[in-house]
Amino acid sequence: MAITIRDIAREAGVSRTTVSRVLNDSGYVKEETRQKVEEAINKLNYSPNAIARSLSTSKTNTIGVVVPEINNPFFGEIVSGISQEADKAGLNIILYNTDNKEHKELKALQLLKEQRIQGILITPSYTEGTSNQKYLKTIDRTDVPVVILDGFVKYNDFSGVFIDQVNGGFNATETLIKAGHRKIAIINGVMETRPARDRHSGFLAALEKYGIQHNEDYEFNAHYQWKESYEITKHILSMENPPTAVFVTSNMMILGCIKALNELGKKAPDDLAIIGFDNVDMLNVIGMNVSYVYGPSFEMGIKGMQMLNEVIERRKNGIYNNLNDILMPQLILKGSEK
Amino acid sequence: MAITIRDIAREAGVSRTTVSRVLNDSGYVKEETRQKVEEAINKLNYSPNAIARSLSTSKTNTIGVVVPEINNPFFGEIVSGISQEADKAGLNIILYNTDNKEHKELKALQLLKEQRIQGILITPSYTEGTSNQKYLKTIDRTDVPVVILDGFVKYNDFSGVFIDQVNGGFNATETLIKAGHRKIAIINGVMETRPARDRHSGFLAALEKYGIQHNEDYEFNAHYQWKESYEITKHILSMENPPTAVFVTSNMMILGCIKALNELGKKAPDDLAIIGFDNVDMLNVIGMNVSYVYGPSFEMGIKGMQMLNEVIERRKNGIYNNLNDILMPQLILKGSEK
DNA sequence: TTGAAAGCGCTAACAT
DNA sequence: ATGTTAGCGCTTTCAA
Repeated sequence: MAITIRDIAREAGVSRTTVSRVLNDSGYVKEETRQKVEEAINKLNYSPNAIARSLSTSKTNTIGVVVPEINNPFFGEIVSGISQEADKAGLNIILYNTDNKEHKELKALQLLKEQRIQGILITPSYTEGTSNQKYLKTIDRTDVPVVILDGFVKYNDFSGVFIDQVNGGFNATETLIKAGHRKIAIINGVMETRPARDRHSGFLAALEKYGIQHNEDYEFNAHYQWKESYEITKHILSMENPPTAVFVTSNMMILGCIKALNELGKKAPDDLAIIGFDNVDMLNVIGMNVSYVYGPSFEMGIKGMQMLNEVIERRKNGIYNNLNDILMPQLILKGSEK
Repeated sequence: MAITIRDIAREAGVSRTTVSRVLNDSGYVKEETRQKVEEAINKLNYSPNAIARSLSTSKTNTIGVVVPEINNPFFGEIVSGISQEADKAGLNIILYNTDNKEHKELKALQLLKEQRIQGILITPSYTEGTSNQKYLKTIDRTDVPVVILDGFVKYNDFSGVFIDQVNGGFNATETLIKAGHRKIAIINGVMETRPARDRHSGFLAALEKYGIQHNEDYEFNAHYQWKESYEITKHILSMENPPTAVFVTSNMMILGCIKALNELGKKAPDDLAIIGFDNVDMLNVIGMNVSYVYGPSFEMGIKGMQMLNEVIERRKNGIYNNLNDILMPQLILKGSEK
């Protein structure tokens, strides 16, 4: 690629300015001249240099996207949503996958800053410490706008799209209660993470609303691994005074729960009613009929990209307020909650 | 961001060249001067402009990645592998998600060309016509090297990493045969796609090797939907002379197959032995124990990125041969194939 | 309706 | 060991 606007100008017998004009549909240019230029462009198979254009205009038409695990469909959906909207807005995406590593996230932010992108959409890794968050805040203040997309931690003091985990926990639990259950267990993630705490709050709130005393023996925590909840479920089924229903707060843990039921020849909801969190649609396809609440990830990507555009627009007008959008998880009922 | 190399130069009392030198660790620079410059950089919180650098050096340190559906974990794994290697090589990724739309793919390629990226990694959409392929070839020849990562169609005349679908089909089938089956059905994708044909070839080759006559009644095709294979499986189970085993060539279709078995109160492998294609590990977690062969997508991403680097290197030396790597699918046996 | 010229921020000979 | 100068390819006043 050595062909530049100069070559086109020469070929068409006009100035570089004129070529630039037809390239960008800006300013006046005689139809005849335009034709000549376009011919030259086709003849020489010219494609404008976006880098040079960016340098000249100080606009990259590019945004940065940072996610912890692109191979996890949850984030895949998010990126898919972002991509769809970015397309419409004529924006390119520079993607960084951080593997949940804090140092990779930091590196990504630094590189993004150097690329002079127009904005950043980030789903912070749940392992992230406060230092990255501070750096992110600096970037947001002094360089480019940041929008948080957050399945995990709710960031204050940033623009962002979040999922109402409390609401999810509440609805899941209320569903079990309305189905007649009063002895309800929860298999939750580790309480160090915000969503685990939030879902737990929702769980408690539902119990309270219906005047149900929470039984501490019915409360379990695990690290989102199926094996843990597999053991927990086996334990539950062997309790003297077992719960009749359980709220399982992640897709992998639902699997372990079902494995345990299967192995013991038990069935949901008869032996134990179940409601999960996250998308476990695969199970429903094969007829397992597991109910769940899930956070709309694709929608989060879409909303996030739209929000970023809005933030960019507002800043042009000197408005620096943060925008926030909270999405409600959706309840998908298949029968296992009865 | 208005701070440039100029400001640093002024602040440190040196020339821009010197600043550039410390920035890039190139050329000689007295320790004392370096200190001064670095202080200025920190003081002014300067971050170099990658765009300007790219324009000056004609190197973007960026590659383009084009996939059909980033929300599908198969492609997520690929991108994850690419990302890991790109990181090591200090390359950024511009990502385009084409939604399996031909026009989006074309657009992506054009934009990528304008971005002056160093190379392209693409998993062509299976809906793609020949026109995009031609354009891709042009790009590969005249602009930037292209490496194909291919779950679907094998492109000739390009560098690429492919999965040996024939081998996958053969091994799956041979496994069933070795387990004692002679009446073997296949639920395959549509034969218009290359992988369906390839898997079919492997299937036939295995039958032939063991002297088994292929029964045309045992051959089925569908559009990779679970519902279709659900119906097909029900049909199979009601045949007068039913097969004792079935090779199901995609993850979604395996689900339909199992749903049918479940509903009819049948079990694999006793009522019907099964072997699948693609990763269906979720089923195994809940104790369904479904065997399958699958193409190593993460590895494909890694190998692809490495290959692209190699191609780039070779071209610098005027070598334009295509590189090829064919990955063998892996056999995961869980019991359903017996 | 068109062109000349300056400049975006950086790097890379070439001097010194 | 450091600085001067000339670009990289494009856009954008300003003039004509």
